[in-house]
Amino acid sequence: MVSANGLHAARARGRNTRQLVYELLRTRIVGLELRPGAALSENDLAAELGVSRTPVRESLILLGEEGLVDVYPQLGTFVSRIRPQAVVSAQFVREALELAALRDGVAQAGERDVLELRALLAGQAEADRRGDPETFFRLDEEFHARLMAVGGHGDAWSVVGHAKAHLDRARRLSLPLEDRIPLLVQQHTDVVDALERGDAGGAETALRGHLRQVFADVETIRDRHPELFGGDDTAPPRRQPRTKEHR
Amino acid sequence: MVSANGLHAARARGRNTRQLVYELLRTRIVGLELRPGAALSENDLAAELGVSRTPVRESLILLGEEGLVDVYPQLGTFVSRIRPQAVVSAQFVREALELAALRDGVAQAGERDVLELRALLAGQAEADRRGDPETFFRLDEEFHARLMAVGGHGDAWSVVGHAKAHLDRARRLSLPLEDRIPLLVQQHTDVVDALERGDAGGAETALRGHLRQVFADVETIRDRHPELFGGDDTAPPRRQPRTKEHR
DNA sequence: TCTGACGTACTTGTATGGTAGCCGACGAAC
DNA sequence: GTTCGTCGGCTACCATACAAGTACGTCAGA
Repeated sequence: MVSANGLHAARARGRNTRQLVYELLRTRIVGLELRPGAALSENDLAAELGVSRTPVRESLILLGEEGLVDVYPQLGTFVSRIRPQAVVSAQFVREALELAALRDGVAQAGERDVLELRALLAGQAEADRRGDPETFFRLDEEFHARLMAVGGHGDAWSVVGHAKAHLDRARRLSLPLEDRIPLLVQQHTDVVDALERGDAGGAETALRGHLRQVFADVETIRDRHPELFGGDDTAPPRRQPRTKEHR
Repeated sequence: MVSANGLHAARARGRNTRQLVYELLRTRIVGLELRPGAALSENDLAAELGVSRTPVRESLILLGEEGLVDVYPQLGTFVSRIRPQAVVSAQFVREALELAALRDGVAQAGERDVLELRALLAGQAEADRRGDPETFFRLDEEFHARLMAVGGHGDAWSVVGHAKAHLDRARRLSLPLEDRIPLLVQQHTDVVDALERGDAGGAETALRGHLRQVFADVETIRDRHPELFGGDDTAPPRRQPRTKEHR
């Protein structure tokens, strides 16, 4: 993870400031370090990160396109609340693309593909034993990405990744649920088993069940953390009155 | 359509300069008014549109995210050539999403939905008779968007729209093909007919055939206009030597 | 004629200044 | 006590200035 202080040091390696700021903010938002509803001032962020407003502003525009922040001109920029409708839409996109890719994947999967997927499964089980949900999260991403790549549709993963952002913010909170990770690993395993057998129907059923499980978990989180979710209206949040103690 | 001169006049109605510039450039790129490979200088565009570099630059960043322009730092920004791999990927995304939405649509379609779709079909036939491919293009977009909305997945249309951009640039040139539009309208009609009958399998087959037809047309265009297409390498184009006669 | 160094003109990236508009608190008028 | 106008402070938006880097045309030299 790139800290705010290490931002300039990382600049040397090819990526420009905008991309670094974008990735930093996106990580913080998806990881719920920045909670839905939080205000994101261009000025404050620029000062905090030690860069000018320009790359910060450009990053916020990109995050706005993804729906991760809401920009209200002359009012402020805020981390978006999770909109139930956006979650439903994201689930549809994800399911449609991953299942379509899997159908092609079953036909094309080779021995090497199965081995790579099983290696990821082992890593996930290991992450569970260590009680390391962050690593599980990363390997989960990689698993689903590889699964699409097997069918020759690795390029389309970025589309899923975009849609998935809205799901992921809620999912983070679902992982600590009782025995959640072992269940997810088992579901992943079922998919790979069917894939190895060349069982298209079984693979599809297993993956659909898995994705719907994830979707259901989001609903559970919605009951427990309603403050992260917003209605489907577009009412701008209230600006936080500035306390005197901060600088 | 917003002309360069009318840009400031339109600013009054809610949208800011960045959005106007973005829409203008996107329209010109997808409509092939700006050809693949063309250089897009931030300075030149700003001068031409009578705005500063900032909104132009921000628009180019967004277009870069969509893959419609390639930004090479300290070198230039160019309208991207149509990458065959991107077309294949876009086709996959489109097909997966539209077909999944259609499966839900057949179950939920009401009389009103069918009437609206048929109205669009009539408009498309009319546009064909008038020899007005631009109007057909617009109504084609609307048809596919409505078709997804029938299944309750109107929100996901924007994802298709993003992916479709790469297909559309080539499609523009395919419409003048002999009797192309009547064929497309017939295929649209087949889908609606099956939808009205509640024939899920028939609707899916018809829509898949239609989308593959569009995809095949792109290949035809690729043969006739290879200059619009690029390899899958990322070699930056050459900068155009500046002639003295300009300004 | 060909080759290579170099200056110049262009590019995008970043920083900073100025503007219009919105919110919320405060105070006067009723 | 309630309502309305005003004012201060904040916001994002746009414009502009500066910095870093690339490519191409020119010209000297072999």
